Amino acid sequence: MSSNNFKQELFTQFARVGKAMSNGNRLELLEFIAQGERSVDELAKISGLSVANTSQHLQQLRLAGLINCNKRGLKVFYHISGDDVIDLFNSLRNVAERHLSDVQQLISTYLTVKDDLEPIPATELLDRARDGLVTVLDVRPSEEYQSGHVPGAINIPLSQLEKHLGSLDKAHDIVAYCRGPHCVLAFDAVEKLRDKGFTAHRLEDGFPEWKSAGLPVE
Amino acid sequence: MSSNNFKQELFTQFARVGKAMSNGNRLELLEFIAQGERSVDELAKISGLSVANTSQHLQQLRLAGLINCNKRGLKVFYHISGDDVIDLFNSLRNVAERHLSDVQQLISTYLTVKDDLEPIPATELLDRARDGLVTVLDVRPSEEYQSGHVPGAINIPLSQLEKHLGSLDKAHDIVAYCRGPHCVLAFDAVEKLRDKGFTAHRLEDGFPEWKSAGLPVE
DNA sequence: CAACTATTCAATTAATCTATTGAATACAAT
DNA sequence: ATTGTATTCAATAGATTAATTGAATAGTTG
Repeated sequence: MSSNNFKQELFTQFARVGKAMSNGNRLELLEFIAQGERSVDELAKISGLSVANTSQHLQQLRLAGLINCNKRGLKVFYHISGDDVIDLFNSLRNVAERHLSDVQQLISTYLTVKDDLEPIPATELLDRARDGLVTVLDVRPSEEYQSGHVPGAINIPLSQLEKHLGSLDKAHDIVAYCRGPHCVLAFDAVEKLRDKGFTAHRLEDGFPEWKSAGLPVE
Repeated sequence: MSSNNFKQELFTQFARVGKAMSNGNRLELLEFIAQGERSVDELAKISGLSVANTSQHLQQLRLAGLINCNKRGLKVFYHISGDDVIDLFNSLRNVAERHLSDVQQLISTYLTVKDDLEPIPATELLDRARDGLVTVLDVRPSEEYQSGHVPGAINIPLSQLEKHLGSLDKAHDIVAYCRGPHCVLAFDAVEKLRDKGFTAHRLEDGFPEWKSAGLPVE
């Protein structure tokens, strides 16, 4: 029966996408790329893989339709091939968090210590920001900030937070955000700010989620 | 830096889910299970795999948190471990359909040939059914029919269609539906019915779409 | 208790995947 | 044209995966 054949072919194709997401390094690369366009050497540096190895993983992601590239000057830049890929990634993470006990354990041992740092939802943030009550703080590296950020947010990468503490107003609440729910940058920032006497909160989710929720972007 | 370690650990765990979905047979099994609880031998039969092989694939899906099982009597029944898994599956299919040219080609070559079997939209069907002009035919297996179907539809699984041809009225148009846009059951049914001289159409989309569109269900 | 059934486990082989290495390409800068 | 840089390609070895086979297990039935 040829329809059976068709169905199997189809599933085999779907499996290509699964296979692309079956390796931790590739998922990490994908997450970096989801934050904005990245060149191969950047990705190699961030992920700690060799350039050749990074390149190969990128090919696989590309052949599975998850990312695309374009060359500008000497460098090849990779970007996510669509918002549906971000949805897929989030679904995957969601399933892993809910159903894999190892993940639950990992998160609870690493993050609960820090998670008294109550997050605040995005809608509330917009209200408070409009009223001039909060300082929105983007703690990601400045390249990421430049390729898109929450409106009105100021950028102080975590590594430079200490230096710039003076430029922050203690009268305002501070809301810090970074790359996503498991990015520890914002956790660390809020911890440090509170140590110094600021009123600081962590934004629930990070910039990719903000963007894909259709919220305004600068 | 230990947070890097944590992140890598986390991605490695996420990759387990991807790995579970990196094989066509497993995806097929997952889809069958998503339609309702299934025993191992049922799944082996439908998928055409050996029982031992099926069992092993099921273990992998289970260890990735996608399915769960419970034993009743002699048999072990597997079921989807949550709606989030269905979301994940749909995201995966969605990405594959949009970004893999092989999938687009497969769908267009296999389905367009048959797609002269013009589909009819749901709203029109309801009108025609109310006027008693059409026979609505559910060609899914009877368990699926029993757990919910289009109002007034009669159930003849595709495998038994030949036998029950006599019970169908040639004076009425027949509209067949199954599980969804890529389910070939309805295609095959319409093809067979037309061969036998019936006026048959395919319902655009399947029962899951019908239900989630908020249309009435019996 | 013995025979049977449905499922899982264990061992094997062939195929595939990952990371590493070093060379090849493509292009920009000089 | 030559040099230098960013990326990709190709070949390799070790690890992992899929399917097959046959045996083991758990539980039901007679």
